[in-house]
Parts: sequence; structure tokens; C-alpha cells
Amino acid sequence: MTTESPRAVARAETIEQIKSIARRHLAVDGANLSLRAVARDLGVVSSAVYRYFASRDDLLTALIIDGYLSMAEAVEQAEATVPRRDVVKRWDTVCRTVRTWSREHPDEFGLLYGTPVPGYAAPQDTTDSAQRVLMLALEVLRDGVEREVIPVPSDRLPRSTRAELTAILALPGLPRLPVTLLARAMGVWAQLFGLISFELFGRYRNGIDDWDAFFDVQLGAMARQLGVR
Amino acid sequence: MTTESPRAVARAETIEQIKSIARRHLAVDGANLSLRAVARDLGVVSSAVYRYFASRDDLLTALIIDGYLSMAEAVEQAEATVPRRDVVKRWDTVCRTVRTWSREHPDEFGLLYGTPVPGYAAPQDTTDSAQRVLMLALEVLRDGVEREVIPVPSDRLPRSTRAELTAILALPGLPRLPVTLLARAMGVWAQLFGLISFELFGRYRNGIDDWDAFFDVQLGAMARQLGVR
DNA sequence: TGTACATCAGTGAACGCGCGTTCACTGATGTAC
DNA sequence: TGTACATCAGTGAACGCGCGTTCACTGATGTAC
Repeated sequence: MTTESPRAVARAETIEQIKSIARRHLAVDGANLSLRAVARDLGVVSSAVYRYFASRDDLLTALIIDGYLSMAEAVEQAEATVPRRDVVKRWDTVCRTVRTWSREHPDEFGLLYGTPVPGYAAPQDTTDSAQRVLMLALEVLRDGVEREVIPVPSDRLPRSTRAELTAILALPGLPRLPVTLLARAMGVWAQLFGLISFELFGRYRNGIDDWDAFFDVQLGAMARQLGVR
Repeated sequence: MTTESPRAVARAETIEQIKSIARRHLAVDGANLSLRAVARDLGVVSSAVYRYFASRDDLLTALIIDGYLSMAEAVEQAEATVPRRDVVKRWDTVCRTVRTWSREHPDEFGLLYGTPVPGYAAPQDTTDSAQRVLMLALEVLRDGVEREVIPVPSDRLPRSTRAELTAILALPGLPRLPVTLLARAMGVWAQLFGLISFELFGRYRNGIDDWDAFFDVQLGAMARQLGVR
């Protein structure tokens, strides 16, 4: 565990600064992020940024990965504080924390879950870290089945869907979950993100003010869908 | 009903051409649409476009309004062919057609339901036409209640949510719907659009191939949530 | 501990590009008498 | 039916701007001996 050299420390700090400025710019430019603007805010000539990121797309990639990780960490931490046996609350916490994080980072949410950035192809790294939150959610559901808090749904599934979901569940690292429950979970997960988009992007505007209460209601609906309790 | 002058006809045609070219550009540039590129494709000098749209934002607004109307018309037409009494199928048709339209117009879907365009403030016209599809969906649900195909849910709602939803239902032109059902409908509606985003934007990639079958499954889940049948 | 060299952060100029928007103009098409 | 004028579509040049990226450079900081 060698102490990092001052230069390495400074470098890491600068990288963080660049990313943090870039994140702020997301609010204004969306995914249409300008390296020059970032350099300006950093108080540095635009070409200097290239010492830290090889291109604009590289910076964008870093922001995306950071975003997924940041959300995942927030959710994992929150979920970890709930007693293992209280599966219902663990599920609840996962969903609530996803929403809270998204409200606190609306521009990153847009980057991660909104319209894909035109002309930007997500490298593998991003898609990997993208799955972490969902993984955790599925683990909670598996625990729910094991502890018999969540019943195994007896839904009929088309052959193709059943096969595809079974293949997904066979991937390394995935919790063992009944296919039928996975099918439901994917719908509920889409609902969660749909609700958050609607809230953050202003569909349902002129209508809902108390989003917290509204979200509570919808959480209930989601739990009902999973047969929780 | 005066016949339109040749000039007016030509003008209308050009406007349509511009919009259609612009729509094609959405796929490449996203909301970051270039007037000059559109002019180029139209085979015209860039300033000529200003005879038809006062600014880039105006063109964008036109595209957005057209998008909402196009989706609404597709859904309304499809729904109109289903016998009135078959409420379940009418609901089904509404959801399916929303998805079909979205798959056929993924870039417009992104424009309408994805990350908001940075720096673009939607004028009132857009938000009005945005609500048309949802209105139709709610009308179908109301018919479902009237024909007793859909039970009135007895969910408890927080005071604020109940009040807000009641206020929404009091707006002119809104179908009379039980608040509790509206609450559920809004969750399901978010789920519908969440699922479509996931499908079009490639979350759940590396997993689902047969999206039609998967969507069928989710449609079932949504109907269950509304208590249909 | 001191020196010689290598590494690295940041500079500033430049390349080549595309953008939205304005403006005075030309010439064709429409309208009024 | 013919003429005089008004309307309109499209031109081409220009303004002022910002962008991503490259490149040779300077000077400070680190490393090896």
C-alpha cells in the first residue's frame, strides 16, 4: 500500500474537478457537453483537459459510469442498514433510494435513463455498472421468496419469454429467482423508472405537487404487483 | 370552402417537407437539430428555411406538437375500430398502439418522452396536445367502470394525493373517474412508458429479443393492476 | 546530498468546421383595376 | 384581357460565435545515480 505520490494525488483531484464541473454542465447542455466550457470553468486552456481525458466521449463515458456507480452505492448503502429479515422494507428502501438519488441528480438521471446520447456508443464498462442496482433489487426479491414474504407467481409466460428470462437468470452473479417473479419484477422496475421520469421530466405537470405522497401510493401499487406481504 | 391558392398549397407542402427532413435528422442529432442541415437536405440555402419557421425552436415545437398529434391519432383510430362494449380490448388496443407507434417513431418518442431538450421551454400548445392520448386512455377506463368491467379500487390515498387527483378530475374535458382508479392508472401509464423507454433505449439489452411476447406479459400485469376483467 | 535527466501539466496558437440568424437582393407568382 | 403593383420564395454574403482536437513549447516536479 504505497502512499500515492503528490502528483498522482493532484491528478486524481483534477480529474474529479473536471468531472464535477462537467456534471454541473449537464444541467445546461444536456448530453451535448462542451469540453471547452468545462476547461473554462476549471480556469484552464481547453487543450489541457486532454491530459486527463482523451476525448469528449471519454469524459462522457466517465460521467455515465460514475453516475451508475453513484446511484448503486447510494442504494446499496441505504439497503444495508435495514435488517436482513425485513425484506419488505428492504425492497421499499431500494425503490425509495433510487428515487431520492434521481431527484438529487436529475441531470445525471437524464444522462443515464433518458434519450440515448446521439452518436455515443456506450462501452461495455458502462453497461456493466448499469446493472448493479437492478441486481440488488433482484437479490432482495430472492430473499423475499426464500423467506416466503413474496409468493412465487404462477403466471403463464410465452415460451420465448420464459426461455429468455431463464437464460438471464443463468448468467453468473444473478440471484436464483423464479422466472415468473423476474417477469413481474422487470415490469415493476420499468414502472419505477417511468414514474421517476414523469416526475423529473415534468409529465403529469399541472397536477401533482406532493410527489412524495404520490410516490408512496405508487410504491404500494408496485408492492401489490409483486405480491409482497 | 375556398380552394387553396397554388402558392398556399406549395407552402404547406414545403413546410411538410421541412418537418419530415427534420424528423429524419432527429435520429442522428437528437434534439440537437441543425437548421442548416435541414436546409441542405431540402436543397435550399439555409436562410430560406426562415420563410417557414421563425427559429430553430419553432421548428422543434412544430415537431413536438406533430409528434403528440401523430401518436394520438394513431391511438384514436385504432381504438375507434374496437366495439364500444369491449372495454378490455379497447384498453389493450390503446396500450399496444402507443407501443407500436413508438417503435415506428423511436426518435420522435425520444423527443417527446425522453430527456427534455436543454434550453427548450415547451409552449402551452405542446403540453395540450401531449395530454390527448392519456385522455383517451382515461375515457376507456371510465367506460370500464360504467360497464362494471373495472372495479372501483378501494385504496387508501394520502389526503394531498386525493385532493390533487380530485382537482385534476374536475378539469374541463376530463372523464369522471374514481380517484382511486386514476391513481392506479397514472402508475400503469408510467409503467407503459417506462417499458417502452427500456425497449427503445436499450435498457434490458442482452436479454430480451422477443419484445412482442415480453410486452404481452407486461400488458397482462398492467391489466391486473387495474383490476380489469 | 547533489546533479542530470525524464516525466508531466499546462500554454497558446492554429486548423477546419458548423452553427443560428440577419439583411438587402432578385425574380417569379399572384391580385386589383 | 392586359397592365401595374404587391406579395412572396429563395439567394448569397456576412456576422459573430463556439466547437473538438492537434501540436510544438515551457517550466515545474519527480527519479535515478
